[in-house]
Amino acid sequence: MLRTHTCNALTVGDADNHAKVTLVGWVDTVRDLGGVRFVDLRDREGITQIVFNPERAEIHAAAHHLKDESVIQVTGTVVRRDADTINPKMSTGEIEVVAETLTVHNVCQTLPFPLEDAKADKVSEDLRLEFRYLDLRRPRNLGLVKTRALAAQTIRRSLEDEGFLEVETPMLFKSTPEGAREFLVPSRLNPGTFYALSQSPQQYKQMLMVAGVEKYYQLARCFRDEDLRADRQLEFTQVDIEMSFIEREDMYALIEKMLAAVWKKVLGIDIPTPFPRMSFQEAMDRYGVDKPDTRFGIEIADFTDLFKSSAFKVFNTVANSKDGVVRAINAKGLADITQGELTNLETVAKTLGAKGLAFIKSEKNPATGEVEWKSPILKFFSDAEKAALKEKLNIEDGDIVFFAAAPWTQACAILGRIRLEAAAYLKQRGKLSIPADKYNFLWVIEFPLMLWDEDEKRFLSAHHPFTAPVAEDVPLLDTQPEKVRGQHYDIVLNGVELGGGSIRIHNPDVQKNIFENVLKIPADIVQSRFGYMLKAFSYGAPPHGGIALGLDRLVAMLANRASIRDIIAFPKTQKGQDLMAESPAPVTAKQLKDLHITVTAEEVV
RNA sequence: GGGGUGGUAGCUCAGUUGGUUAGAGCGCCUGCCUGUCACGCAGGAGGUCGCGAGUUCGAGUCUCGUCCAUCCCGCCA
Repeated sequence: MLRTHTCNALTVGDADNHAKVTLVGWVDTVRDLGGVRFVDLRDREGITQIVFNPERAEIHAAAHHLKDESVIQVTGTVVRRDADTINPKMSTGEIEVVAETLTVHNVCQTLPFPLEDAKADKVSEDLRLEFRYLDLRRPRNLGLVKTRALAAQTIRRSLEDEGFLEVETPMLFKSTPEGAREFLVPSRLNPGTFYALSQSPQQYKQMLMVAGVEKYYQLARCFRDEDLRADRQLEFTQVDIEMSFIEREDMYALIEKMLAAVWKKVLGIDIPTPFPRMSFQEAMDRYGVDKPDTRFGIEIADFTDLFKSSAFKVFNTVANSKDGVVRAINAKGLADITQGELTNLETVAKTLGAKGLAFIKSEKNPATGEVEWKSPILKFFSDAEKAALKEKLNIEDGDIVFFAAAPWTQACAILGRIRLEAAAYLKQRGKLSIPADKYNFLWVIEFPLMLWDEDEKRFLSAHHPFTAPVAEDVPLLDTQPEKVRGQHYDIVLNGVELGGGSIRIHNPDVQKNIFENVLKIPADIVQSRFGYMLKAFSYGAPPHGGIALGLDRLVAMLANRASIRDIIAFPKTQKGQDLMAESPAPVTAKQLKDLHITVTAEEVV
């Protein structure tokens, strides 16, 4: 090794022993006082102050020209600092190393951006991604790398303690067009055919259950060629788990234990188990989303019946229509909403298909001291309707109520989003405070197995077609598929979907029936896409189920980062580019030819 | 594919109603300084105002197009 110690390791004990040490690392800062020169030397573990005295003229002179972030190696003697020069802000602030030799291993050019957190956090992300190795070098960001590694390690240990086997499954799979858009990989050996990069090890892990593995896990890289978001990358890592001979409760217990271990290890926090469970229906009715943030209230209330005979035509019509609901939330304390904020909420509502955003403000009239309701639609409401609203929503001075009158799905979407936006405004005002260490885990269960697709005029799987129906709903499969609940479960944390899974179908006849008669997938396509699975299920398939958790999102939650780009070592931009390595990139005509891909001249341009 | 925001020195930003030679802080270079720890002080260099067209006597500023980044919708079985 080029060093005897790391930069956080030396103590006053070493100083008292007059220890001679060698440290190596990056120049964090140089403080040149002309006579004495100080260098803060940094490695992965910490910082130690190096002192260059004029008595050693050669290295003292060399220290004058040291540039930030150069890599140097220093041999010297550990000494105690004088009492008045101790730096209490540094863990190594009581000692320093008096340099006797200096080797410069690499001179760093002038940095493209400052590396101090306060400044670097404001630097445009594309520049930081181009120099990702510099951005990662910041101790805060190396800390995120460490957090991710610790979380992954804890997950592995937790699962291995439970007897899980880590099995690697192919990334080169075949196209499964029902799911996300895929990355296609041309097969050189099989002209005209393509692999698809695995979106998830779903089918392979089920085959491992048929194979008798019983308990499988993998930190699996998954690929989806969809548009990127703050929480979505083209390639991401999934904690992929599958287990035989289980029921839903077994999976809940396993994951609760695993997540509790992770939160304990990484954050030192004891999270209470078991986690609460909530049906999909309840989550949508109360919070408008299937991944509710339950850290605050502002719950949705239903007034469909109230407005069925209302004089207010807009609400009346919707309340009496099929699937139509009239619902509202009370954003308590947000009556001081600004015009800009209100316009923004309206825009959000309209994006989701609303015609507008009806509201009622409840404010004290400064002249009379009376609490008054203000709203463009107030004149349409009867006294009874007002009283019902006031009671059910607990409308008080300073509140603002937002309405959605629309089909159920749409009304949920609108109020679900408005609820989150309103909460953000309340947070800004300090009227809603959520402790940083509040972690509301939640199982959302009993999702519908199928959703009607109006474009394709057929049912589609709400999650994937391997999800087993809830036993008591099986008779409805052939008559009312939309009423069938799946044995699916999502794990939700503070409004973020960490993952989901299900008990799978292990009976080939049930699986075939769902493919062909419920999902209406033609028999020949079922055979070509899933034939091997149906075959496997007829050779002793055990009852089984599993789950997949997004590791990137999980670590982002642990590290309190808004974007998963922060906790992926080399993330891609929204255009799917790696700005550092400059991928994707063109390839040569020969490469294409080898892959049997012909490109016309126009397409090349 | 659609909507919002942004792009001026290496970095972060300011730049008035369209008007002389486009500024600040940090960084960088040079010099001074023996106890600093965001060291300090003095001096200096550094600009295709994202790119392209247009309007104008004159464009960083106005118009159109385009590229890039980012947030969101669609999409993510």
